[in-house]
Amino acid sequence: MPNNTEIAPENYSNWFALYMLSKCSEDTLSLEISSIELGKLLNVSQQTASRRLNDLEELKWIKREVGAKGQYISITDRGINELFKMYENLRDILEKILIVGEVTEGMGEGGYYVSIKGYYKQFKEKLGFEPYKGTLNLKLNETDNKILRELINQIDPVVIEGFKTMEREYGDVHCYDVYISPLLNRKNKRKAAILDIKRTHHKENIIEILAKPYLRDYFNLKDGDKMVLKLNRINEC
Amino acid sequence: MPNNTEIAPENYSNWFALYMLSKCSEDTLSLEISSIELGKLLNVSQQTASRRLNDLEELKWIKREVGAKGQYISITDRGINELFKMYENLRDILEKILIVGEVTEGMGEGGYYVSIKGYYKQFKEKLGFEPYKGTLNLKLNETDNKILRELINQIDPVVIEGFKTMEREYGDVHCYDVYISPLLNRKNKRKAAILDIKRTHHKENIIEILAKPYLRDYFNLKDGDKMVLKLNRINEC
DNA sequence: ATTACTAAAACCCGAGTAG
DNA sequence: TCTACTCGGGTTTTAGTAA
Repeated sequence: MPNNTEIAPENYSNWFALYMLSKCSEDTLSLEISSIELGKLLNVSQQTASRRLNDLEELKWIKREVGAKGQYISITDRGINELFKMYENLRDILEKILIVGEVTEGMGEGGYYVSIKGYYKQFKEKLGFEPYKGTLNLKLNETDNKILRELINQIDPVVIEGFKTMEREYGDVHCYDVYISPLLNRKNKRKAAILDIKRTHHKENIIEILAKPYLRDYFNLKDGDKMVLKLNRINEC
Repeated sequence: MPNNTEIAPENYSNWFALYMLSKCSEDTLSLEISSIELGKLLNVSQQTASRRLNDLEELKWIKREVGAKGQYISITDRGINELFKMYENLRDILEKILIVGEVTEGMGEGGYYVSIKGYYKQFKEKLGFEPYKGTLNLKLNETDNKILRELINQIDPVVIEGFKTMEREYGDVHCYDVYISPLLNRKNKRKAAILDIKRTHHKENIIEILAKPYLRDYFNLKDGDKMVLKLNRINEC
């Protein structure tokens, strides 16, 4: 790991100052700001803000031209790098998090999709298993839901292609490979998939899971049981 | 912006402690750690580490069970949220950064691709312009290159589909919509595209740009001139 | 207006140590 | 062993103020 040079305690406040400056800066990563203004942003005095800018300059995280009425600041590559390192580390942390959901009633809209012939064959081929013709609904809390949506945005979906029949048109359906297991028995896991139905009527924080067996029987589940999902990043290219 | 509750100065060190804990934690965001161990990780004393854990508990960023030989810590939703907020803010910062590249010699491998008939029609259709049959090469510095690769990973490429002829097979080519302009004359911008050739022989930090006009003439460029790229997130769905 | 110095106040850290 | 308290010392902050 090349990214393991963590910020030293004496630079915590400098790091946050750098962060605030980049947050307020233009797309060129430069800005004009007075020490009073920065002080307000950071909730510290003008004097402290001034010292922060001095420190940042010494760390070579910023460059500056101090003028009579403020200073022109631009963040250096080194500075950007500090932010980028943190970004990558946070991403790694969020990526490793397991998503926990609670088994909830209803077989869901998703079951309907699975049983449509035009889709079914593709599910079989592209997911690598013959899905049970119904889905398990999991209710996520707000945090897990946000993280799941974030993760989903970052990985390539398994695309089940839409098609037309005489009667109607069926759109693409996106799936995400996961492993599912009971929170209290994590060893017992099963390949499955999240069925991403584009904002249908049920609430955003309920997701539907496809798997080969009928999961309620397979894991002996009842409503309220907690299940754990682990997203699979590695889809075939 | 709902995310504007920034960390207060008195919590900087607590935030970093939370960050370190999540970095070291399992996928369940829990871990067993003694205050001495945490102290070593954070470069502070056992006493300070202990105080940090107390603070984190009071902030409700962690839950803990203190035992005789260490403590079992798990990060709460609230804690994860703190990390997630920072992650999102850093992502926004990195996303807004302009990529700066230096005009460099050579028309590049990419020009060859453009002129292939099977591709050309698609370039025309999918990029919205008839590309000049050659590319402008830009050399990126390490930081800009890292950020560009990161951004590229997050957005959907414009896919120019591969095809077969009698003689050989041509693979998919990925492009990314950008606006390009001279660093010193940012107003003068032009729709263009990054041609993402899968790791061909030229160095990773040189990218090739497609545009309708011959950019060297259009902008009156010479080698070493700095150009600015702004990635377009909004691809058609 | 600014930035940034000095000095006093406030805060934080870690040694010693109890439980 | 652990955690976590007290307290002295050191660091950081801010107020006052100069440039």
